Amino acid sequence: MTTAIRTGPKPNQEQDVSLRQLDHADTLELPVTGDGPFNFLHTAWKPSHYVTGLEAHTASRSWRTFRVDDLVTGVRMHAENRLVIAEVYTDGDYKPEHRDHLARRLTASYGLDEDLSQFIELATDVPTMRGPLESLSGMRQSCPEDHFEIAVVALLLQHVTVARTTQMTRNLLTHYGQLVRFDGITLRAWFTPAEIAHVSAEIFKEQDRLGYRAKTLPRFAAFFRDYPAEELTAAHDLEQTFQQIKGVGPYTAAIMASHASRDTASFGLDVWNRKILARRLLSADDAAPEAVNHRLNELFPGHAGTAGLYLVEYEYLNAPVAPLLTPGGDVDAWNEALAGVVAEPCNPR
DNA sequence: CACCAGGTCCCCA
DNA sequence: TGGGGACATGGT
Repeated sequence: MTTAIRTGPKPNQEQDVSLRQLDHADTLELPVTGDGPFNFLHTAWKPSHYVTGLEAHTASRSWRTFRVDDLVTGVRMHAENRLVIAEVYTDGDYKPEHRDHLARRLTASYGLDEDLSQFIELATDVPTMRGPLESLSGMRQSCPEDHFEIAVVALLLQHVTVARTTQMTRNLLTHYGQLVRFDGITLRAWFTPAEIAHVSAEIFKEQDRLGYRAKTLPRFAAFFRDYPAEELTAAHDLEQTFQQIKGVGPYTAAIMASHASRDTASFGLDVWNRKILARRLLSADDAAPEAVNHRLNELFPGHAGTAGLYLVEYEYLNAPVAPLLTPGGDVDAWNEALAGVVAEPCNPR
């Protein structure tokens, strides 16, 4: 690995909605060590994912922010065959421990060390997987979010249109997150559980328009503030563990397990992907969740989550929720759209 | 102005 | 254990 660790303290930035400029601090070279094919584009960019402002993608590059403890980092990634090269940017005090943390986080978030060959073997024998395999082979589960962050995303997806999910996400990230600029791109960054610990359910409801889920967010913050991620990965029955949090049901728990804990056997069924899978697996317009899950596990024992991922992303491939950016004008327009956030009033009704 | 949205909780047979 | 309504908000 090449190293260019920038050390030296930086003054603490005050928490406001101003744009933080991040400087280049490191280059990480992350090998894909897991068996099976690797497809960088479809690993980094998922056509079914809604716009958060936390990441941006062109056909060959991905930008994404990560919170590494209190540090705010921006990462620009591309791949050379089975090597992912990540340029790291930050305005904080970047230490060697941050480098290790980030290398592990990126490797895990994009499944670089995960074995895809078993799933490919199973899928090759299933006719309905033919299209997905041809278009997406080498795609791995991606989850740049940690457990807290992905729980918030899943919470905001519950029982609302994606338009409103996007609105609530924008409110939260504008009010409690960060806006950063690095490598020519402007992105939002997450808030940590500690950073919203002082915010009441009332504020989440009134100011951030979260509706009845406003009560759940403080519970998430409290739960994850003192729950180490390692224990969440090692839990015996992940989905049952997560459902102990009020506001987390089968869907949200499965998202957390399949994404943040990377359990390839879990798959979060919502009404949309339930219909997609019913059509693909049961030749029906819709089906009971139990029937869909049963068939998925029957065909892909141990890899139901991966199979669901391939089928759902394939469905969205020709009409992505958030299309790829083209390097020129799209990126400029993207930056302008996010830069406008700074000037906007905090609480548009 | 009803109705409903990429769930979850709670209550009641 | 399982069905059915309520829940906040904003868009048709």
